[in-house]
Amino acid sequence: MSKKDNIIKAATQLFATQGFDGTTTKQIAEKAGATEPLLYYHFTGKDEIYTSILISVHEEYFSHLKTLQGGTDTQFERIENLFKLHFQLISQNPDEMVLMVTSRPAKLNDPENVCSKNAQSRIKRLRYYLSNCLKKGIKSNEFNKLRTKETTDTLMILIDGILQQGAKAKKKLVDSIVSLLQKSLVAK
Amino acid sequence: MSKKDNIIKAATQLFATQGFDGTTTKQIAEKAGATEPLLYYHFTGKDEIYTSILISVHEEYFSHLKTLQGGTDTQFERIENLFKLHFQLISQNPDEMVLMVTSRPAKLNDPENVCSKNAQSRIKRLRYYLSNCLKKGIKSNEFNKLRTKETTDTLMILIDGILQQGAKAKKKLVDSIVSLLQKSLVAK
Amino acid sequence: MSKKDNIIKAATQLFATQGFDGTTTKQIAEKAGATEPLLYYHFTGKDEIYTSILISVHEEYFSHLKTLQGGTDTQFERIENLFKLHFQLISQNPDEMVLMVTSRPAKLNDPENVCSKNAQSRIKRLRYYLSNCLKKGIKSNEFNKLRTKETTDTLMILIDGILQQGAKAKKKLVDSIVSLLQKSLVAK
Amino acid sequence: MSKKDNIIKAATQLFATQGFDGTTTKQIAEKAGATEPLLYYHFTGKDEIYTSILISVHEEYFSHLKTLQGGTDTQFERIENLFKLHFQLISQNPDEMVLMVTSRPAKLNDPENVCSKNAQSRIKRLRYYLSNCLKKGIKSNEFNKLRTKETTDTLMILIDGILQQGAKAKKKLVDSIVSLLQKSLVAK
DNA sequence: GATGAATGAGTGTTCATTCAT
DNA sequence: TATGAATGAACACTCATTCAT
Repeated sequence: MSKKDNIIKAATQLFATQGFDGTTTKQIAEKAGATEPLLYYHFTGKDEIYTSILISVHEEYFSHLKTLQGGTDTQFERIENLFKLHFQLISQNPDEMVLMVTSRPAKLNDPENVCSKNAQSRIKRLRYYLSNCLKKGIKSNEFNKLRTKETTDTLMILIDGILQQGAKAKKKLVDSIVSLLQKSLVAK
Repeated sequence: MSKKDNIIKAATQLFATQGFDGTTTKQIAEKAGATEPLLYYHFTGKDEIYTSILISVHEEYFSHLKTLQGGTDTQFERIENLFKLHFQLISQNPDEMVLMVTSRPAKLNDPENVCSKNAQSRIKRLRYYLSNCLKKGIKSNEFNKLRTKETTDTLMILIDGILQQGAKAKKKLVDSIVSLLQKSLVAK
Repeated sequence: MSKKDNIIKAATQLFATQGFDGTTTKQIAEKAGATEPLLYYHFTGKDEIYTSILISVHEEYFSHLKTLQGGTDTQFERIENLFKLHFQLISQNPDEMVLMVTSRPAKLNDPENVCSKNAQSRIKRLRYYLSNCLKKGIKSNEFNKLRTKETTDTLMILIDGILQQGAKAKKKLVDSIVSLLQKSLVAK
Repeated sequence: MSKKDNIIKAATQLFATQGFDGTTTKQIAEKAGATEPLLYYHFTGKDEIYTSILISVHEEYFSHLKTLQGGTDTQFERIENLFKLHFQLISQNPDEMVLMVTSRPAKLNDPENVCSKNAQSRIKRLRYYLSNCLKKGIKSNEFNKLRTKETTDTLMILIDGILQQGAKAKKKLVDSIVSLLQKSLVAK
């Protein structure tokens, strides 16, 4: 593994556990087995390390999201798949996912920043996916009548809640959430 | 309002929006209309400002939790009350509540720290309250059969998810969550 | 003498002898008997130390220039006075004067910068004073016919040449320049 | 043009406009279309780039100076020739000439350094040339009686003043200086 | 209770320079 | 010749904190 990769890996772990402001370039360099100036050879600065990590995390995340589209599933199965995908992602890349749902440091939080745009894009896509499932499911009487907007919000809270648990997230929890959702969403 | 209160208020807002590490003592002093040395007259340091805020937040929080105990309610009503209480709290003290559910800065995150202990205590109490409701409800056939542990986790995620929204949290969302829970928990 | 004054004095000497880029904040602090952070308590940064020095140098310089206006002197005496004033200034404040005529560091050299504006203002005033003397002297036949613009340039070169010598500047040199000018300017 | 020449050219321009301390090896490499390690292939370091430029500038300068010696000119013509030569040099090599008369960076300014020695040598030669002209001219009654030393200083100031103007230097100015000198030096 | 002045330790970053190829 | 990768030393600057009043 190249030193640049070491840096990215070390920074990802530290940012995920200590936050952006709580992590120093010295810590990153040490954990990566590199020196501080090397960080500045590969990146323009601490900001760009963080930003570039978040960009690649979102890229991979979005590529996974795309695999969900289509299929002959029921709407509930589509929602179930979304939850299972997120569990899979948090299991395989806990640091990356925690970083993705962690609140941005103030200085990188303006709406024009790439990180914010990616985060917004993620929310938009998830909401689109979920509200689409809900609307179709309601229309076809697969689901009970319910407020689409607020139910979408609720599902988002649950997804991000799972991601926030990081490596501690358990399959049992996701199964339980899914079965709870089935009872509340799917019409008898 | 005394200058000490100004400091507490300013620090609460800044910590809630920028995090502990992203907030400087200079910012706190300026926002409070005070000077930095005055912070050190009223507190032993930045850590203690943060800690003391979290302690008093938890104190008030716990005192509210206590009001919930007892009554002749059904178990679902007790759960509903818990959600409604949290919505009320986040509406009235958004910064405080956000601070309470925000992940601790690395340096104040060891298990022996008062903040961590309060956070653990909060989780324990909430879990106790919720799992108690669930168990009783299941026993009395008010609720469906379900895994107590995972369902408790789910409810915790929903509660903290609401709190994390800060001032943006809406009553409609809480209502929606409650009605969703009713369908999934309460037996037909 | 206050520490702030020490800083200004130390910085003036160092900037005059080593240039802006060749002087470090550490050097300034050490020479001033202070610590680096104190520089930042009294000034916003290295730039402002430099800038504020140059501003006050120009202020004092301009106040001296004003004392020259008026009088019943011949035009040549007015020019002579200007040279003698500059010799007096360089004798009393060699560092300050050297700093004033030294070329600006690239980063503080854009025309909108206060330093540049002061320098421009200085040139303008000197040129105005000198060309005024020359024009009047020519009109009244005190002076030979000569190109005002280029002669002004020449006198400016001589003045700044004297200033550039710093503490090494000698009265004899100025006297010699003045007598040389008399022969070349004043009509027989 | 070889890359080494590119480096020299780029460094000359940058040193002339930004000074030694204000110029980085990175800037030189970029402007030369080279990489930093290449600088160290051709030179031992930044110091040597600067030093070698100054050496070759002085070499060429001295070779020009030599062409002035001899001839059947009057002493004033010899002085005039010196001024015209310098105007020619600054017109053709503004960066090099500016670099030559610019004050040395502190770290290369000790008297044993080649740069300082060249600079001293230049001053010595110019002074020798000029004072020689003056003395002879005075002896032969071509010139007025005047202090040789101070007049030499004055002529040096004028020459370096012209060089300092870099590419902005105008022929008209030199002509004006020469005619001014004629009036003051040459006896009636 | 309150502050202007001051600081040790550290921050992110850049510098001239070197190494391996 | 030429360069991508790497570094020790230093840089300007900020941090939480303290002192004297």
